[in-house]
Amino acid sequence: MKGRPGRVDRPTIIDVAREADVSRQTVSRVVTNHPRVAPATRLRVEEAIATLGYRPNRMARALVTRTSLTFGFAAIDMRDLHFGDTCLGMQVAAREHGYFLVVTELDFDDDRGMGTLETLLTLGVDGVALFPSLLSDADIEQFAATCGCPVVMIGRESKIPNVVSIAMDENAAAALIVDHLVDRGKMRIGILMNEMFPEVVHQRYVALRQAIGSGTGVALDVEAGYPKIAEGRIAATTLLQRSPDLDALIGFNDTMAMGALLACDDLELRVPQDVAIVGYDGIPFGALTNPPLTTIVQDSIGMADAAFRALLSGLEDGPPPEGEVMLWEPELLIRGSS
Amino acid sequence: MKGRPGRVDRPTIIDVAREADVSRQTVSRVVTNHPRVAPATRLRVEEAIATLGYRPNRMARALVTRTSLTFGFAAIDMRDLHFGDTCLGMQVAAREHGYFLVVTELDFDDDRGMGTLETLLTLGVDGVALFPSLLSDADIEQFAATCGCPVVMIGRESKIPNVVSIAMDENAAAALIVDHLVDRGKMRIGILMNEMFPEVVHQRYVALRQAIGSGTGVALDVEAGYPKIAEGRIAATTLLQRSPDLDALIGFNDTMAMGALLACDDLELRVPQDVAIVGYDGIPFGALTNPPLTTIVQDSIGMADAAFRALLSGLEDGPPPEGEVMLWEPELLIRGSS
DNA sequence: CACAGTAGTGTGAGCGTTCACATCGTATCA
DNA sequence: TGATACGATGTGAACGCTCACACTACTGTG
Repeated sequence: MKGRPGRVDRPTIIDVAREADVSRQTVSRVVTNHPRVAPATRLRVEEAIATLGYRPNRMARALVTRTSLTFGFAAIDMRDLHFGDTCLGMQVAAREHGYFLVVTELDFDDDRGMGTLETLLTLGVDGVALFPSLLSDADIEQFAATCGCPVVMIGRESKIPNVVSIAMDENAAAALIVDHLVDRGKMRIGILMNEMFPEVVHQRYVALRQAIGSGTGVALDVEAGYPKIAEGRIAATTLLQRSPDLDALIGFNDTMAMGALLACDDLELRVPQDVAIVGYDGIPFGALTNPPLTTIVQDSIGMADAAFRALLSGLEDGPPPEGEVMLWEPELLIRGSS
Repeated sequence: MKGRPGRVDRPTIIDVAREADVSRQTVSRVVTNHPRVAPATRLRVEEAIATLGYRPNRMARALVTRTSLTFGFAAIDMRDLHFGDTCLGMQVAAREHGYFLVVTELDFDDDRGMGTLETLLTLGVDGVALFPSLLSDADIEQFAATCGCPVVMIGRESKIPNVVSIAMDENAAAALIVDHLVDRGKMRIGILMNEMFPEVVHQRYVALRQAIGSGTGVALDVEAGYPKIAEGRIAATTLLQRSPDLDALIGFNDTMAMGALLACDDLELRVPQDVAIVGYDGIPFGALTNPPLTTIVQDSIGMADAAFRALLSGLEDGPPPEGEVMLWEPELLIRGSS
């Protein structure tokens, strides 16, 4: 296990000190840009650093400073547009502020993802931003209570002690969709729910239900499935066959909505004349379906930015003892499918 | 900067030792599953660990063992299907072997991505897998020479000292496509190239050119653009207007190919009768276009697995001094567009 | 019954870095 | 000219952990 041939030692601060004929502390001062170093010395040290190819060891530094200048980011799947965009946004924000973002994908099988989060902590991150997915509010609360660093949850609106929750305003989104559909004369709405991630899904469902309920005389039916195209197609078919008078379908996400598009094609229903279809997420391919998909878009980059700032200020002033919720306004991107 | 309110100290091995009334070494032995601990002691220590919520500090451990059980993974965009799949695959492989995968997105602006890689190193990773994108072979060679750990490059076939290169066999892929097109009676082929990432692009272009050149009397035209739908559409339009007799288009990736699909629609050309279209990548939405897209798929998970194993064996036996290339067979997924 | 072997445990040192403090030399001022 | 200040540098300790070794008590053996 030791002395692995593949692992070669990198030069340390001591090597640089020897090379430049100064003490390690002087090298440290040069590296951390401390002002009180004589220009000539600084130059000599910088040359030594360049010749040896020295890079300070972040772990050793973190050990003594108790700060790693590193944040963790966890979500189940970076290929997902919203997760991926947010990840990218946080990465950019982090770099601008001298932080490094350690990204990891949550492993469901490892205690719903808690294991992955714990491992992330052992890496010494100064804060964690995460999409909860399968993790319950109780999981998050427990994690925030024991992790010893700021925690930001993105994508679920929940007031959890010591946690900043950043989420899209589901009620506003639901209202945008339902108002739009009613505006188009649609009065019998079907919903394609996601059978995974009960808590996020539930918020969206409750919001839609409430928005529909407040529209006068709008009917509602629901079917759930795995949030992919094929399963969306099946769920939509089931729904349309069970309630043939439906004149609008709302997909939990664009992928399911695209499945609904296919289902309408299968059943020879015209979109949007017979059935209007709306999704969530604003994935690029939604612009290319036939007809292009009307969808709810959220400002992933803006949320990423807010998440980063929340971590930073959590570090400065401590986390909000009673939790804090930041809601983001959704936007309805109206295209041909509605 | 110190004593930040947001950062609370976690218990250390000493706290656990005190709680269980043993020495730190005994706690260490319990944590690392050393056999020579009396069952009763082990139990007492485990209880102390549970009460205190202790987790070993990976950085401190790595500092002394010179092994972090951590690999780095870098690519420009995890939302990209191939990058994302490979990332996921490596993550799974890593977890199975007790490793943690630190994922990061390469920042072009930071010295073409070299800065990001250097930062990754300072985190103490035991090895790095990366998609080179903008990094040249020379960049990679230099990185491998100075990083002191195994390096695996995915997605470009290059024999670089100390680097294992894992890539799809571009010649095989090009042959699959061209043979297929010729088989369908297509003799005038247009290529939509990617204007980014010169080196990867070049390999694909050379392979296609060569495959086309070996087909008797097949004509060729090329246009380049940013590898997205809108730009693919523009490039395809340019190409089809410049060479109206083209009867097939090959997109550098599925996204460009989908742009080509739109261009054909614009120009009222039937696909595949007038123009056949083939892409690369096998993105899920390719199955939903009209007609569905014929495409080259590569085994991302298999490559991820190989990459992980290459890192492990690089650690055991040292990196290959002269470099090593592992080629993966592509598969042609024939759908309606050809 | 002395000797070795071994299971179980503890101790000092050190991984690479920064912090707090000490030391030195030189310039500044009354 | 002596006191004072400050700029430039170096030294010991510590961060949390594991390694190598030392130590103690058994157990078994001839």
